Parts: sequence; structure tokens; C-alpha cells
Amino acid sequence: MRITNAEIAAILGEIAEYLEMDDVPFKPRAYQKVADVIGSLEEEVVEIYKKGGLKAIEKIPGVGVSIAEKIEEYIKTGRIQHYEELKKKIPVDLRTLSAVEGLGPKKIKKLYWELDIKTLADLEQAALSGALNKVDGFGPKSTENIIKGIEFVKTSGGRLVLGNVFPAIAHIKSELEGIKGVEKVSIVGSARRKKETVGDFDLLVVAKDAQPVMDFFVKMREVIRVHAHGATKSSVRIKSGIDVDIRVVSKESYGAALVYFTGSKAHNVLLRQLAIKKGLKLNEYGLFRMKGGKEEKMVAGDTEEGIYNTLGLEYIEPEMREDVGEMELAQNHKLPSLIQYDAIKGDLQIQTNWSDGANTIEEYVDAAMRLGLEYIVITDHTKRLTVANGLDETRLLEQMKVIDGVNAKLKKEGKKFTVLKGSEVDILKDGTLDIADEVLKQLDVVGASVHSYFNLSREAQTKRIIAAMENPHVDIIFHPTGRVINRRPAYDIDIDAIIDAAKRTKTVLEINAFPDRLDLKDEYVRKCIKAGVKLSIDTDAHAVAHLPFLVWGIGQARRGWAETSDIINAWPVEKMKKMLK
DNA sequence: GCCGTTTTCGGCCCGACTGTTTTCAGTCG
Repeated sequence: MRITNAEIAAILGEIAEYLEMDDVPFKPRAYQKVADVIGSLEEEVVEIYKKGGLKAIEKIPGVGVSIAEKIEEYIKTGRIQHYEELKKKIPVDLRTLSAVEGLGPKKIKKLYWELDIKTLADLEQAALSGALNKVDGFGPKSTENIIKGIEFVKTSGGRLVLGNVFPAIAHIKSELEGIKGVEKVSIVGSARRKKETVGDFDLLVVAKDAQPVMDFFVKMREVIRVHAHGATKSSVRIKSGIDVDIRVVSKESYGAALVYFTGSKAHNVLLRQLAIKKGLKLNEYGLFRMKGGKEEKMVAGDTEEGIYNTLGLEYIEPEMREDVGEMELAQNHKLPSLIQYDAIKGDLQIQTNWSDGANTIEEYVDAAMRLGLEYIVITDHTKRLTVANGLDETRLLEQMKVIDGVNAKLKKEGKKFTVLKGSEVDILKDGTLDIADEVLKQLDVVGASVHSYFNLSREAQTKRIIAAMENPHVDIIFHPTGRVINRRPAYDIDIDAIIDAAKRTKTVLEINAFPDRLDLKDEYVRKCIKAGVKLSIDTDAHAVAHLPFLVWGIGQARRGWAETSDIINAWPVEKMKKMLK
């Protein structure tokens, strides 16, 4: 069983919480910081250790001698003595108890000492029996909130897929925009950074008078619970099970507030530290020049650009604000120029009712034209995928003739839109394909993907996919890692070997834009770009309603620092066709 | 416990809201 980064991050995070319980100064932050870094690290810590030993571990940002030794200890022995000792002292299910809203390390410690509460079940019993009420600092209100918090931990738990819950927040945004006196409403937080999953939504509102906004917000029809209802800040849970936080600021502070509430937290900490170095102070109201410990003058605040520029930085796009090296690039004015949200010219993966899609080729053409695309590629499943009514060679050839007909009609009507011929060919267990080469070579775009034998060994799975890339007609590997967020992990593959092979065979790797796929994920996108491997952004639409999913794929590409030159379907179609095999 | 173009010692990001404490700690983002 491999030791994962998530596992190491979780333990370091728990150490931070234990230290917090004892009011240890500064160490909790050091541990928490490393936990965050490792939680979002590209490379497996185990691999880093295998390659470079203890010294390599120490090179991870935030890791010094002491934490590096603890990580080594964990890799070698499967446990960390220091952690075991902390846990022995207060043997509680820290992870689960911390997940209860309003419960932090101090309260967890207190409840353990006073009532011997170790688990969520203990906590629930104490809350329901009224025992909780009698503990100093816990009143009836706390008990009530804890009962609700326990319910949420039990039923939901975890983050939701951004693309799936986004419509709910978009609706709330438009409702708020209708309130008199509201000048602007922005969706901020991880949703603005286009993280693939979100724990909550954050909204920023510019309005002269905050009270009417607060009152409207907590009384909206979709609200099922109000966590907080303050003068400028409120927080609720809505019917789709997600929390929404709102904050009202004045126009002068809009840029500072955007920066602050967009995050990430780690990115903000870096900005603040930079401000201090320059004798400034940054908060959600603005950037201030300091004198004798007091704010002397606001030097920026109404725009994000103003904040970044005054700090000597190039403007950093939200999708890059993750403390993964963007600050240094911004200081040196070397940020990549990210692909724009309107840059995609055609969709390279679409399933029609020839296989398991819901709509006809013509219906996709209409919908794609309305969205401003210039072309689409029809890529129905092939014969091995019988459940999807996959096409064999005969039906595929037949479909090509139909597409010729559609194009002729478009031309006759004077429409500048093209339908390209493609396929989503199945990669069989041994890496061969389920459609003959002489048919594949007649297609404009051949995508190949894995839909079976997800559990092959890393070696066999990697070899299988590379074999498909070596086929002279395979242009793109669709959803290269096969993960489905919150449902299924990626197949076990050696991603570096896949990327090397893609480079060597001039095969494109897909960024599948379907909200719960987003496959490749952001860190692999960055790896591809570093390696010079080209990418495509495709919806994998199974209905015309899925075509707008492009936005999630573009978001993921931007999180991977992709530029227009990296994404083949952002190029003129002729240039793209020339690049394909 | 970590870190360094103000430092190898002495710092370490900042503010709102809640609940219960009669003046503020804890939690959250």
C-alpha cells in the first residue's frame, strides 16, 4: 500500500491541531503550512524521498530538518512517534470532530477533559442528553449548532463538484443583482479560481448600504440555515447542501476585497508579507502605507490591478493564485498569458445519437453555432462499447457520408461552420484498437480512450495506453487518467511515461471538460506544458446541453498555466489539422 | 518549527461574527 501525500498532509495537519490545543506558539502554523503544501504537491512525497532522500524532503517549501525527519520516519516505519505521543495524551477522532462546524482544537480538548468525548457518537450523545450545556463556555446555542454540525458531517462530508453546483450560485448572484442599491456582485473564493471542487461559495457585493443585502440574503427561498447574520458579513446553507458566504464592501475597497476573498489563503499570506516588507499593510479594505504602526494613507484598493502593481507585481489571474510559484513570476514580469475563455474554436469530442448521445448531428451543429464555435468533431463510441451502441466499421463509414451531407448543406446555406469526422476508439486490453486502421485513416480526428480493465497494474496500464499512442492514426488520448471526481480514482498509470510517449509520438492529451472528469487535472496540465506536449479541451458532450461545459475545461487549463499555443483547438482549424497525424 | 535583498536570531497575516465571559476567546476564512 502506497503512502499518499493526502495521508501525510492529514497527519501533519493533526499535529498542528494538537499543538494548537496546548497553545504552543507558531509551531501549529509551521505544521499546517507544510500540510497544505504537501496536500497540493505535484509529485508524490514518497517518490521525492526515493530519489533524493532526506535532503530532497527538506527542499519542499516550509519543511525544515525537524518536519523532514518526521516525514522520513513515517515513510520508513508507517508512524510518527511525536504524533503518537500527542494522540495518546488526547486520544480523540480529531479529523471527524474538527469537521463539525464551530468546533476547533480548544473546544475539542475541553470536551475531552470534561466529558471524555472522543468520537462523533460521543459528541452527539453529550449534545442530545444536555450534558454539553453544563460545560463552561458551552450554552444552549452551542449545543444546537453542534447537533446541526454533526448532522451535516454525517450526511454530506467533503467537497462538491464545481460545475455541478455552480448553477445554484449563479442564480443567487442574479437575485442579488436585482436588489436596489447593489452595484456589483462577484463570485469569489475557490469558485473564481476554478478549483474542480468547492467546499463553499463566496460572494462579494458592492453596495452603499449593506443591511438590505444582508437581510435579503438570509431570507432567500433556497436558504435552509443561517450560520451568521452580521452587518456586512453573513453565511447560510442553501438547499443544494452547500454553504454560501457573503460580504458587502464599499466601492473604494472592491479590488482589495476581491483579492482577499478570492484567495487562495496561501497566496494572500504571501501578498501580505510582501506588503509588510514594503512598509505597507494589506487587508480586505485596501493597501495602506504605515507610519508608527498606524495606517497613514490608502495607496491602492479599488482595483485588483492596483493592488498587485503597487506591490511591484504583474496582475495575477485568479486561477494561478495557489502559491505554486506565481508570485516569483509576477515579480519578474514573466507570467504566462493564459488562454482566454472565448478562445476555443471547436469541440473535439461529441457523442451523438448514433451511439449513446441524446441528440442528432444537426442539433449539435445548431447549438455549437449559437455558442460561437466554428466547428465540431463527431466522435461516437466504437463497437467494443456495446452498452453505448458503439459503431463498427460499416456504421462509421456510413456516418462519414452523412457528415459530408451535413457539410454540403451548411455550405449551400452560406454558413461558415464545419463538421469534422472523428471517433472515440476503444483501447483494448493489449493496447490495440477496436477499429481497423484503414477506416481510422479516413477520419479527421481519432481519439482513443480506455473504458475497460481499469484495474491493470501500473506497468500494464501505462504500456497499454502508450501502445495506443503509437498507432499512426491516433491523434488524441481522451480522458487520459480515467478519474471521476468523488466517484472513481484514476487508473494506476505512470503519468510521466505517458507524457514522454505523447511527446515522442506527437499525440495530443485531452483536458476533458466534463465537470466531474476534468481529466487531465491541473498539475498534469502543467507537466504537459513543461514537456511541450499539446493539449485539447473537449466537452465529451452526450447532449447539446453539455456544450457549455467548455468553460470548466478552460478553467482547468488556466489552472495548469496553459496558453493559446498549448491548446490545439484554440488554433485556426487548418493549423490544427496539419498538426494531427 | 521555519526562514532570510531589513535578520543565522527574532520575527511569524488580518479581521468579522458568535456565544457567552460582564470584556473576550474561539473559530473561520
